[in-house]
Amino acid sequence: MQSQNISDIIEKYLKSILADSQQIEIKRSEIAELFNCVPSQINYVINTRFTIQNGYVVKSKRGGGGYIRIVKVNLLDDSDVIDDLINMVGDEIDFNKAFQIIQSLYQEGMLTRRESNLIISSIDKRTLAFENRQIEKIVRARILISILNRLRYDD
Amino acid sequence: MQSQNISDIIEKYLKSILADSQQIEIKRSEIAELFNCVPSQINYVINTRFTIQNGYVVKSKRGGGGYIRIVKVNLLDDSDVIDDLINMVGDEIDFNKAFQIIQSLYQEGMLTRRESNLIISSIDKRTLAFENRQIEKIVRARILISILNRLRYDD
DNA sequence: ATAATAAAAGTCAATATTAGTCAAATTAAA
DNA sequence: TTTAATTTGACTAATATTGACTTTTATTAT
Repeated sequence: MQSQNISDIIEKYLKSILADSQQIEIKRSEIAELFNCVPSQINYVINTRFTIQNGYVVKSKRGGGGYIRIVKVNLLDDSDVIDDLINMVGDEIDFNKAFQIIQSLYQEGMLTRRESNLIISSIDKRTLAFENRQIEKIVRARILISILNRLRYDD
Repeated sequence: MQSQNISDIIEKYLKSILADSQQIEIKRSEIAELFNCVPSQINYVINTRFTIQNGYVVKSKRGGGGYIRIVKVNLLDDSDVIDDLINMVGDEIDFNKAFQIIQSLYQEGMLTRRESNLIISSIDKRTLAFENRQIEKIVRARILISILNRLRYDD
């Protein structure tokens, strides 16, 4: 039914392992072989699904005995998370990245599920679809930053 | 013996599946082929018959393994109140009016204080300050409507 | 030690695979 | 007859897949 594509399947596989352990270390070629795809597909999966916005840090090494290590990080370990998140947002941001940030805030318990959903609909592509494509991203960034700043106060 | 047109037939087909399950995930091209119509007809059916007012939320993804997912949601009792509020908002709205709407939602118990504050900061004048004063109001209206629509259902 | 070779992972652009938009043409309803 | 709804298809956008080429690191040979 869902996740027909290999990228989603690989993502799930990696995340299922990360559900148990804090980090995972893979050999790119082995995973590629396991899922019968080209090695660079693993990079694609990592670049689109294991970003820092999503709460993952990736480190790798080439050459003999090379590896890719994916580490789950806790954004709240840092005292000034909000500053970091605001920097991540920058002047403009696409929906996927923004979504990941909200998701992370939810997972960290800084937003309720309902709050997250409301925010997501306010920055949704359909909500912010304008003639000018760039305005969409700029507005989204503004909204997100404004909400992040709001989270500094009451709680 | 009504529902002669394809759109109605496709609508019925999808809804018959949704009678059993809470959601359905389709491949646009497959359904189009099944009913011998162009793919964009599926969009037409969805846009005219699977709206949030009717209790459906639609999510889709393009690219390999793409899909269209239609989810049946439980409309809350306040759903028709929301219709009125959306009409009030219209195509554009200034901050004061928007504020009043949020305030009344809070007073009605449809928003928590924190949710209200988050929404207010996202539609604040400073957040939406653009060169063009009218754009500000248009964007605010879009955000507000999107949030109102989200309030139609839970979870 | 140094150079050559092997063994990884990274990059990037071309291509493939979906779905979305929009407006013109057609058909049905009022 | 006017208006609204539907049908159609050309064009656009998003996402995924693939592979040739590059870079980094380790190992082996000289």
